[in-house]
Amino acid sequence: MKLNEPQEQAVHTIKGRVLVLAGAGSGKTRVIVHRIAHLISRGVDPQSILGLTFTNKAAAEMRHRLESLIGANVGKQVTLCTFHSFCMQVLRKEIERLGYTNQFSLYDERDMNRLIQQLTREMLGHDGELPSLGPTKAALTNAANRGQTAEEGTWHDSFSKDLYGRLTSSLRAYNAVSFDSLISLAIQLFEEHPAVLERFQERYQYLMIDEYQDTNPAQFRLAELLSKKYQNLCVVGDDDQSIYGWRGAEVKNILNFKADHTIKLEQNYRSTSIILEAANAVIRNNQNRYDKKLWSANQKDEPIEVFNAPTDIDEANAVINRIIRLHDQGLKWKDMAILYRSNALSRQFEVALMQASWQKEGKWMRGIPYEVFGGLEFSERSEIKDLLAYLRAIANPLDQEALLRIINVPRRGISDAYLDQLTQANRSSNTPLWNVLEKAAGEKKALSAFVDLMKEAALRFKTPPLADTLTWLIDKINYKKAIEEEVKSEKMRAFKWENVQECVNALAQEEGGSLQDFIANTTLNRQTMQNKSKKGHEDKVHLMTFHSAKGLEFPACFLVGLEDGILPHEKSMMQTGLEEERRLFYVGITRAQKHLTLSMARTRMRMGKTSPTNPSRFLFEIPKTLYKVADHKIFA
DNA sequence: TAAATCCGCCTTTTT
DNA sequence: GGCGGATTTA
Repeated sequence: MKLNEPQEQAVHTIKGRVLVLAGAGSGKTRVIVHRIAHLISRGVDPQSILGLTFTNKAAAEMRHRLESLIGANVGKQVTLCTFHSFCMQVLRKEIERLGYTNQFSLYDERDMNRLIQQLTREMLGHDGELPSLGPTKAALTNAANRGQTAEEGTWHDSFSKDLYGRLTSSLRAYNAVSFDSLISLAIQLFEEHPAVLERFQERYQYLMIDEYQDTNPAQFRLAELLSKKYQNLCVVGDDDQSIYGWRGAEVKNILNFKADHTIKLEQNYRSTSIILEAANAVIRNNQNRYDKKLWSANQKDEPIEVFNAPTDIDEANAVINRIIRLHDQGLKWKDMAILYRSNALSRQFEVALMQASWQKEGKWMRGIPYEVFGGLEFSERSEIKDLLAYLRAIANPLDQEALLRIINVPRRGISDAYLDQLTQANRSSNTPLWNVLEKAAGEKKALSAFVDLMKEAALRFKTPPLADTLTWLIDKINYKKAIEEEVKSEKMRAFKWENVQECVNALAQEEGGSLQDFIANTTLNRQTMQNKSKKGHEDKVHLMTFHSAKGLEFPACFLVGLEDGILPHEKSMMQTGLEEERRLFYVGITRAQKHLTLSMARTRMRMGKTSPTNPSRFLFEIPKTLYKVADHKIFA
């Protein structure tokens, strides 16, 4: 299909600061991909193009589309990644200038929470009641997102300020970096070392940013720094799809963008006009937005289907029945997606998908292939966390969080009391825990064995293949036996051991990469571990949150759990407010190309209890002429 | 020292 | 209804 006029313009405007206001389904990704291809065709070195996205999924999708347009060989040379993984790459090479070693660890939210808790306890004394850390954590993230020091930040209480200071210095002591500081450290690096910045400016002369409405102050600054020399910065976004306010995103970044060229993409190619009308009707209720006229030349086609099932289980079954029917009608599994507000909602649908029976060429089949995106599952499993903690502690002995996790796992007779003694020593003398351990190794056999083990492992991991060394390590620590002793049920044991094997496999896939790369990648991208052993675009039903669905499209979408309290989420009201929740619904609706089904349940299990629900208030914003209310059991 | 039990918090969304 | 952490019990 030919590009339309404004799309063409966006593709061909390759110099200067370009703002592309791209409504949902207006071919934004297509424009970006074609623009990259065009740059290359005009003689730009593919290696000097940098495309930044927010989610791994969006980056992968863009890469996929780019490579099918211009071929994998050239496509691979373009840097397409998330802000975080870009900063990771930068810091991996240059962080020594900031006083870290390039073996630094990346702390995920869990690590940070534990660290925050530990520091809080230290500050308040052991007997003190822990305060609610919610608002404090928000303030910490906020400061980190602005790249502020404890002094620069704006704090509501001295506790937060003090904690922030301690947190920063602990991270430094542990040679660790948080997700937030990944970006602010890159900025710090560039600001303090102009020569380094210039190298990157020379390397990446053409910068493109997807979903620009979701940039936070740090990401904004990073983009400005990188593009400062050549001023080739193309940002693409849509204020109606700003859904990361809770992470510090500021829509004003896109609204106030100083552009040499502004291009508006307002023709929607994705959805039927019914779906688009519904989306427009919903988003019109937001006050804070630029009014725009998103239109479609597509035909009306079928109305939106809405149903309200008695229970959440009925809802799931009803959705799966419709999925089977669409499959019978010729849709592929991968053409269909189930979208929800929060990850916890995926459960029922997974169960229903696994239990579903359907016919393939007259034969009965059980279970529909599906893939859940996001969610914590795999990397949150204790056995995976253990192994990763080993790898982290081996790669970076200063990583105290990791060290503490595994020092007595599997049990090797290093008691909590003894450990407490050691950490006291490490705090009072300001020596890294690892050094304290080394010094104390003589006192206790178990400890010296552990120290020796870690040293030997560090040595062995210096030479590939890494997976073999991991196998050695697992054997050496008797992890299999530990699982057998620890876990009661046979099934669970097998499952855990399988996960361990999968971890080894994932490491084996990391050919050529270092141990650090592997650890960083698994932390940066929750999916890698599971995905690498599987293939990318398989024929599977997609399950994901509204947030991860952004930037994607499916012929058939099922928006589920549309109940007040879930969407809008009850906890959103205080923070980001109703409008962001509405935008989230808007994003969900506009993912659908042809079939859109909205569903809810009259009662839902919530934390073990069944309680009644009300339909989402947003549903009433859709004109009645656009949808049909169906019985959950009866097909329309 | 380790197993057993209890308690509280949790579930918003992503990197 | 599950998990991590703390407290109690063997």
